[in-house]
Amino acid sequence: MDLPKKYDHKRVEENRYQTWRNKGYFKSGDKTKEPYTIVIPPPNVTGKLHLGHAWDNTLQDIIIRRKRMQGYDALYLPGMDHAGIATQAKIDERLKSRGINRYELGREKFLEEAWQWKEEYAEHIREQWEALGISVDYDKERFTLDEGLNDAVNEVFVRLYKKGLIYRKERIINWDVQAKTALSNIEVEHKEIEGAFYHFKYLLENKNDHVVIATTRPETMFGDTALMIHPDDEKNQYLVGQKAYIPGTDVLIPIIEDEYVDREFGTGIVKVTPAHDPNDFLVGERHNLPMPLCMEEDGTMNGMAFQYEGMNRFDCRKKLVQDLKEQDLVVKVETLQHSVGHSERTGVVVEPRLSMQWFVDMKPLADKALNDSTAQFVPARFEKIFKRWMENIQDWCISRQLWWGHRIPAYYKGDDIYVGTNPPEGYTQDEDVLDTWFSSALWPFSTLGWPEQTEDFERYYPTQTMVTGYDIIFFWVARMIFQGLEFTDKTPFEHVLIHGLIRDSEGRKMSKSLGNGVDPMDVKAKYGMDTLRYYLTTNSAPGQDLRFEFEKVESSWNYINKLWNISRFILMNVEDETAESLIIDESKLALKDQWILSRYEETLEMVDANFERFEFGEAAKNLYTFTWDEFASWYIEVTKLTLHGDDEEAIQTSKAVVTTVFRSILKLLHPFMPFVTEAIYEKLPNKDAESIMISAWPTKQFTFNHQAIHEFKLFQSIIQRVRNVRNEYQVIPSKAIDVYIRADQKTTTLLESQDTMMRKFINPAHYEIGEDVAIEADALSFAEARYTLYIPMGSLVDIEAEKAKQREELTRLENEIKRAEGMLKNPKFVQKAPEHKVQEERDKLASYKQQYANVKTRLKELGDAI
RNA sequence: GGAGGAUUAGCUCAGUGGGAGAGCACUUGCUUGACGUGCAAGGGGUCGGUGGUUCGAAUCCGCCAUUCUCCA
Repeated sequence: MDLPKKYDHKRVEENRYQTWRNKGYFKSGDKTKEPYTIVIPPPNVTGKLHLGHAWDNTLQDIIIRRKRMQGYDALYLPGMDHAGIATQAKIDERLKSRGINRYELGREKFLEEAWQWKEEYAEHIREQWEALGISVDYDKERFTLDEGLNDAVNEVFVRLYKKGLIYRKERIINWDVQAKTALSNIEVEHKEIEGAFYHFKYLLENKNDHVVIATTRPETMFGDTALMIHPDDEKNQYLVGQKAYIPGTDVLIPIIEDEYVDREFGTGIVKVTPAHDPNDFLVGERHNLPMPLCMEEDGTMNGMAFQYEGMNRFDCRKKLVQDLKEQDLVVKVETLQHSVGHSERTGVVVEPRLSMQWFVDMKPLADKALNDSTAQFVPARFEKIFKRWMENIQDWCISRQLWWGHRIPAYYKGDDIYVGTNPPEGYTQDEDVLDTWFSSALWPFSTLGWPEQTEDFERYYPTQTMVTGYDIIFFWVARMIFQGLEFTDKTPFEHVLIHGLIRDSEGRKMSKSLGNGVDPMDVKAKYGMDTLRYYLTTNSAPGQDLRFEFEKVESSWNYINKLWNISRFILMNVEDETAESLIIDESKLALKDQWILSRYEETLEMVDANFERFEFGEAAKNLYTFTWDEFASWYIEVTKLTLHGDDEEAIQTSKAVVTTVFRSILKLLHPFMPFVTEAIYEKLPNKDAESIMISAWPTKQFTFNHQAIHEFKLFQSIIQRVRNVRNEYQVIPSKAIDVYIRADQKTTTLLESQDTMMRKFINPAHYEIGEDVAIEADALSFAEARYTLYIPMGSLVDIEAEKAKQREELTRLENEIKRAEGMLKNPKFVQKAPEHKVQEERDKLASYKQQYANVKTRLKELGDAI
């Protein structure tokens, strides 16, 4: 046997992925099977995969590997996202380092650069998928800008336009002054920051009186086109019809009335800046006010701002306030904490800005999604979050002033618009591209060939499970649902498994600026990918965040090392066996075999149930305790005795059972840790497939034996008692001690049947079992229901302490009996509780009574009269 | 302002109606022929507080506290 004592992940993982891939195991397409589909949330082609991807992808791979083993035609569809703003920014950066800016280069050349970038990063991402071990079908790989996906985008755009659900209008949108593009509402992150309320004097036309107006964005005052009061505001009525000067300028603006004004707020007089504020824009529309912009696209002031032209907006604010102070036009400046929108992409403060953009009219789509979605969220609470968002939906700004993306299929000639893919002569195409999420929203069906009714689309759509983080429920999941329902009449997936975010060990988000990120490839290098996969997917409950802790990564490694060593033990014992010689003959099973097979069946049932509920942490825990605490610590230890004995038939049965159970453990663990389970599986003499990843998922197979479980527990309890005494009294295992067990005939017979095991584990000098074994006085004793155990320790035994201990025990049992009797005497309990719970209580009561009697007997032996 | 999560052992977290669990840390002992990254035996928790529902509550409901997140 050439297996090293220590699990070596490098050796285990080497070449394995390539082998799987070359063998075609990742491929879908077996028409004889029922399909099961997961599409990958496409990573951006901007950089490396982080721990969040590793977590997300491993969850998908766990589901798909199990389904593949269960006999489904498993399709795990890979792909990537062009990520408009992010990628374009990266390419800009790269060009900048070569001294080029994109405008000099021109759109076409820029796109050539972009595609080259995409190829490089796609390759890099595929390498990381390989490292992660995810079983994606590369034949089906897609990219959001692929021709077919572009067809889907155009189809959707044109159809929504014709339906009147896409429109182009001037609206206040969120403008990113760095990326110089519009953003959708959800790409804006609201942060509480320190700002100020600036109270300015707006001089009236007569220049003698003034009104005080407060604003948080003084620099936009150059775009003011009115002041406004509430129609019911009697105090300020005198102002209506008058005009006021924008502070520091000669620009006169009218004073109007509108119900939008909040009379309770400040002086009850507000300014209207229609091109720089969404509410003011509505006022402007109602009153036909001019809507001038006072700022350029890059956030610098334009000619409307007079002497401030060319200054950036924040410098302008500072200088403007200073200048107005000098002119005595500033009443006061109050600092305040307020919520300010920041670009989710570039981090800069978002500028509300009037702009002509394309929008999706969301109401009808959202209503359909609310009524017809059949997506089941796991955990269910995320469905509420999805619904609440859908109920309060706002129109979606989908145009972006970028080059990298799906160009909008709209063409103009003068005032004419043509929307479609075959523009008439003389029309020029809209310069803008669509929001990246517009194409991501189609991902579950565009990747399968839609709008063509392809074989793949017919077969694999709708998909079964979508796995993603709660941070993109709005961005992505919700949009896939309404687009899926609108264009395919189906919810694109049955289940949405939502996981949390990975954080550092102190609970902070991992980020570049904090430098607290952990690269999955570094973890893989040190501990192996199986360790990372197991760690990531088994240490949190669904929907909960996960703190990255090396201690737990290490404990995951320890577990794999344990499996490795279990395999060493088994393999060195079954080297000469074959698949046939390792078939279990159920008629020849010993107690320990029946016990482990029954416990295995119980474990299998729990594991399967937990997999179905997407409770991977629980499934893994079931397997962990079964493997380590029962299979390794008990079954293998007991089996060593058989293997070292001379009962050939028992040896053969033991080998068959140990190898069979272990093979199943490997299979059940394979979705978590594909590499090491394959490495071990391929060495098993009883492997039942060319590779574990295409072997059959275990199903119930053995006769379940409650009695065996009950009986084996008896041995465990006695052995543990004796070990405990050895520890308490510092008696080393190699020193034999006397052990007496008093038990009824039935239990005595049972104990005698496992004499070898008992003698091995308790190492007795004198060992006696029976209904009336003679007991020495100076013995430690343990009265249980089924037996009383005596360990004579000579002078080490304090008789008085023993008496006290037994009396205490008696009191405890009295209470237990009282408790159980109380429950059973309660008619409500007996009537309302499930029958098996009532029976459980009856059994407990009987057991306590038996134990009580045994303790009393022991007290009498100790000469204690009660 | 609205919604949701979290609060359980020293730390990080599981556990959703029927006698409190894991990993790590801690204590004691162990060259047991798979593994000292191991084996064996332990210690450690009024399950945030409070009221309610129930035969029975860490678990369901109300209120309060602390904390995090999302939305406005």
